[in-house]
Amino acid sequence: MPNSPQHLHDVLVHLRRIIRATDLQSKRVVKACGLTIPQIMVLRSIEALGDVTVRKISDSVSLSQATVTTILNRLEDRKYVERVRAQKDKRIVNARLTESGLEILKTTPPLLHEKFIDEFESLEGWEQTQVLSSLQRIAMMMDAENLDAAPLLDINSPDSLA
Amino acid sequence: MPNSPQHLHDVLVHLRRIIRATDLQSKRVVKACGLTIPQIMVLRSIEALGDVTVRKISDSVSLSQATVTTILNRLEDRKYVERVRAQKDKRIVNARLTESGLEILKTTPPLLHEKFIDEFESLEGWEQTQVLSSLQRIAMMMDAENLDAAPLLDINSPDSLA
DNA sequence: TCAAAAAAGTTACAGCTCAAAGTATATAGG
DNA sequence: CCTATATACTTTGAGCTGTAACTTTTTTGA
Repeated sequence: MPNSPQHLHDVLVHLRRIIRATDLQSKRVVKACGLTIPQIMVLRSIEALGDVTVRKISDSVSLSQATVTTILNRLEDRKYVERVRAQKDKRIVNARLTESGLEILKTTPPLLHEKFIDEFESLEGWEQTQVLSSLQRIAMMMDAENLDAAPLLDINSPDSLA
Repeated sequence: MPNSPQHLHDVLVHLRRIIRATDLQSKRVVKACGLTIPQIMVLRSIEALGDVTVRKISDSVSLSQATVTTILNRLEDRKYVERVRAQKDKRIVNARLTESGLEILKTTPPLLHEKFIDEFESLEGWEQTQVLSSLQRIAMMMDAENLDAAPLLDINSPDSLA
């Protein structure tokens, strides 16, 4: 007999801790290289996908279009990114890395901290797999509500951010 | 041979999705009852702990003291919470639920959406346990960096939020 | 052809989040 | 007693985040 209410409560508690830890890691990364994790993810996404629309970045990093716009604003202010309007369809804006953008990207540390990486790598293969699949399961269950509204995402879209 | 780099990347991707889903759920909850998830967590924490200091709330909900202060500001503006300065030690501020605070708390929906709850409860007991322990593992590994700096937290502090 | 609908982005707004600096109070050591 | 340190909290400043409303451009259908 699973004690679901208690387990659900615990799920929430752990999720909150994870979210907080992610945030703290982002502050640490800022100190190291001057960029936040979301900024780095956007830059990497542009690097991986080449000249790319805001929509595609937004899908690839799992952030709303509006959020990506504000992140791009900051990156453009700092000259790490250029926006180029497409000739063909003038609604479309393509983001492109500048030289400095490419440079700064080389200085960025791993997005998960060293201790995490060490610990994770010290796990047995099957343990890594188990942790990963649990995480995936949670992610899918949490996304359920949203996927309904927007059913058919492009499953083949490249996912090569972090 | 575990493929750690790939696994690490996947961990990050899933974490981002989870964080986003949490955010979206918070917006959904706002529409339902006018309070965000962090606000509800703070209210519940006060309900559970009685008159309670900002520091204790902050520990119990895994948010910084500064964040709790801003959340309390909003809750106080809306008369859900009162701040009472301690007689003995005037540095200390105790938060207390008002009548309306207690009322509104009764109207708050579950903090994880229905589909999540259904799906989670439909898992076998051992699966729930596995998911939970993976989550706990991730949370602990991600926290490692922070626990170092502030080693001795009060392990016995009540955890009865969400 | 041309108005209506759709699509891509941006803006406005409100809340969350933290570190660091600031304020007020309490405690400890000389 | 009185200064130095520590504690409890608040303020400040900056970035992240999403929804809803908006602009511009394209597509669709009568």
